[in-house]
Amino acid sequence: MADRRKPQVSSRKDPQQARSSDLVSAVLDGAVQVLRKEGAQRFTTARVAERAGVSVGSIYQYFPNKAAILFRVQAEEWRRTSAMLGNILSDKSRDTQARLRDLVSAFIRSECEEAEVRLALADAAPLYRDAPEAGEARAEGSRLFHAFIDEALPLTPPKQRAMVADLIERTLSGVGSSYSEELRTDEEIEHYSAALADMLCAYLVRLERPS
Amino acid sequence: MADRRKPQVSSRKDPQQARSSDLVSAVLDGAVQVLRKEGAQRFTTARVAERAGVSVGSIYQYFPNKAAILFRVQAEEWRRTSAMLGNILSDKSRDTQARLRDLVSAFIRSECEEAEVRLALADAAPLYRDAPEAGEARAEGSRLFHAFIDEALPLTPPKQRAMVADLIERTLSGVGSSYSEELRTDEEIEHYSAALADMLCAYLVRLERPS
Amino acid sequence: MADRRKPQVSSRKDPQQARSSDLVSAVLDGAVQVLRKEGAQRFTTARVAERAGVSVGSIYQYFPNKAAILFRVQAEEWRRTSAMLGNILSDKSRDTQARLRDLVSAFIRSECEEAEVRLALADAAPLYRDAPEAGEARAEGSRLFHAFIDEALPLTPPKQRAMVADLIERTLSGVGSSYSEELRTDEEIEHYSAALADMLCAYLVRLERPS
Amino acid sequence: MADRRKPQVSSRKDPQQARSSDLVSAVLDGAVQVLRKEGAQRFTTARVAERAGVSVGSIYQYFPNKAAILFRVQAEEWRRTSAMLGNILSDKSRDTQARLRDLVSAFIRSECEEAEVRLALADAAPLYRDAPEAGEARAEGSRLFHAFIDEALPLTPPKQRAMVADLIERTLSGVGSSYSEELRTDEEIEHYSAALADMLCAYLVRLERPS
DNA sequence: AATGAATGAGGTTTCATTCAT
DNA sequence: GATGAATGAAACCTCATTCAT
Repeated sequence: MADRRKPQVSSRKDPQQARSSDLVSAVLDGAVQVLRKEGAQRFTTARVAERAGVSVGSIYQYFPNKAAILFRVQAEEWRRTSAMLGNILSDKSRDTQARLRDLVSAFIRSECEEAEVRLALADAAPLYRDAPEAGEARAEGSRLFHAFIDEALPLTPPKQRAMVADLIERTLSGVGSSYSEELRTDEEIEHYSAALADMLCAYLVRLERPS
Repeated sequence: MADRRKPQVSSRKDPQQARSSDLVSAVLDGAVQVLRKEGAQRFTTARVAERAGVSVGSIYQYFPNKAAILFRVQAEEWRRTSAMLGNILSDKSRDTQARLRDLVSAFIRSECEEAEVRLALADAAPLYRDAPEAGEARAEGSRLFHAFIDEALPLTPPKQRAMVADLIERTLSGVGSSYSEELRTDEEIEHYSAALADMLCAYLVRLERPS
Repeated sequence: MADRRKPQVSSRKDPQQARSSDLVSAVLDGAVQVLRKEGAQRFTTARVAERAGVSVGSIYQYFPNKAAILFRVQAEEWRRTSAMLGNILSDKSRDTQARLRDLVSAFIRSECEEAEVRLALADAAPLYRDAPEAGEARAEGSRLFHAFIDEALPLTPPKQRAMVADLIERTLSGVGSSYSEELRTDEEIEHYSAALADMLCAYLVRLERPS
Repeated sequence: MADRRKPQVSSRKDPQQARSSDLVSAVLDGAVQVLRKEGAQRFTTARVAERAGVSVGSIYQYFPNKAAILFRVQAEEWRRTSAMLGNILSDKSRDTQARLRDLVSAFIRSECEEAEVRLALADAAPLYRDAPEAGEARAEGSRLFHAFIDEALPLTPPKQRAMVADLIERTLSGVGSSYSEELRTDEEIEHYSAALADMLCAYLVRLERPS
């Protein structure tokens, strides 16, 4: 593939003053609003600035380019999702299947909330996806999954466990984004999550069985 | 969400002469090349024309707009995938699990071939996704899946069957695109496909068990 | 003003065969339809060809360029108007005021019929206006007016007569196009024509009075 | 007639700083120059930008589209004409005929000044004519005329007065644009204006006479 | 003679980014 | 630090005209 610039995407400065931090938050909020109301196609710095009640110039004080704004929005999103995963998966008082079921349900629900923003963010992915920081931000989620699978499949060889974790992660995230593209009722979501959890549990059970 | 135009995406004329048909093919070929070599971001009518060895104007004789080109490329892609699915799934001389395993393997392999084009096409999805024709083109694949699941789970209630078919379809396609984003060896692909097939089969088995 | 090409606008050949003449008529008819239904802005050779049921290439066999089509339509229009003027003005059995009143009424009515075509044609005037043939085609109408004024104002010096004829011609045509831009009922048209005729007659009467 | 978009033509922002106001003036000046030197046909945003010594993008900061530039030029023009009409017509120390004569003379003279710009502006009318703001901008002139005719023909029924005002307005503007299409000397203009004023006065006199 | 596919210059508009204030 | 006016490259699309068939 030809040279595609990998946009530098980390923040320009670490805003340490309250004021700048406010500005950064305002920009991120504005960005989310633009994504929700206008979609990725119409996500422009001018619109973000307007929604954020901030000047375009100010945006460029804290974000090196447009991609960086999107990246930060996405990173926030990953952070929140990871936190949720962590909370559910690390509760060792419950058996793994119960946790997995909860996880699936919570994840699909969260994907369906604010689906418009998430879809727009996905549409904009080409803009920030290739940034070096992107991988790192994603990694936390993976780590949690791997740890969970290690716990759930103690007898399985490590290499296979890694693959299983990867597969389950991809399944969740792939099904989640695709399923949330359409409007769903709470009931539908609950049914679908249950089915997906069934599938994943059936898989884990089979893997654990000494075949 | 604000109004986003749904692009009209059907062909402008049905090319009936050899010359025109050549031109359409040239454009579609050029489009694929641009997607592969430059990515969705740099997919422009001018570049497609150049790669196709054709003038911009000629493109607009057969395609009403840029989205229509992308749509045609994607439709071709869907057609080929559906044909493949159809071939594998309709072979009633083999049991359903065997067919599903083959299907998964073939599908993941095909996703990994020309992954760059597929990724670019996915990146460009916002441009053609909302076209009315898009749904229809996708539907054939769904039909095949539903028919297969109907055969595989004769005892399951129809409503649940529909959901299962939908879930399996989303799992395959979601995992497929995500997995193919990175470069894979044949061996890796074979392992991963087997794992995915295990998961789906485990699920089908559980569903069929009179629990 | 900078160099603006004066388009050559006369027909390329004198179609002498019935078939070509049919083609020319078809093109002119098509042109009128396009002007009426789409306006000057969307008057393109392709659309004319389509409406005329003829190929673009064929148009260029008989018209050197787009302007020539418009010019021919306009010339037809002028010819018809001149014929009407001639019929009314040359009837020496009636007094000049009666003829002028009839003329005004007929002219305004005709302007209001097919107002859409006329407006579109006026909008397209920049395209054909500067052609050398345009002056000539218009001249016939002027001649008729001058002859009529010569008859109506025998005592007025020739130079002034020429100016009066020019003024009346411009008044009629200017008021006509402007008035016909909006939709009018027959009754409104009759009233307005009467007022305009009153104005012109009052003027002629004053000119004839030996003051 | 098919759907023709009515262009949105009002200004994008109210320039409040000196710099912006300069830019708007520069654009309007540039626009007039392009109209004068190149004609309506070659009136493009790029050329306006170049003449104005400004970038294309800057134009779009203050004008939503090309039509808006033309509209602003035309609106200025209407404003100046209205002001002139107002000055002349409202001077109640002089009798109505004297004022009308002055008006005609001033109007025709002004039409002949910068005739090239006016003609080009008229040629471009299709681009801005249908904007909702256009009607309003024109209305001021009409109001002045109606007020004047109300004063000049106190005995005439209001409905007829309205029609007379309309007729005189159309006559002036129609004859003005048509007459100014060719180059005229001051003397010619004076004669022609006198003739046109004669015509209008003769009409007013006849209307006031108790017939 | 007739066709209509092909051309490509040229039009309008957008938007990421900079930089004088 | 903050602003937002200015930039201009680059995108999409149209259409008058030609010319091989």
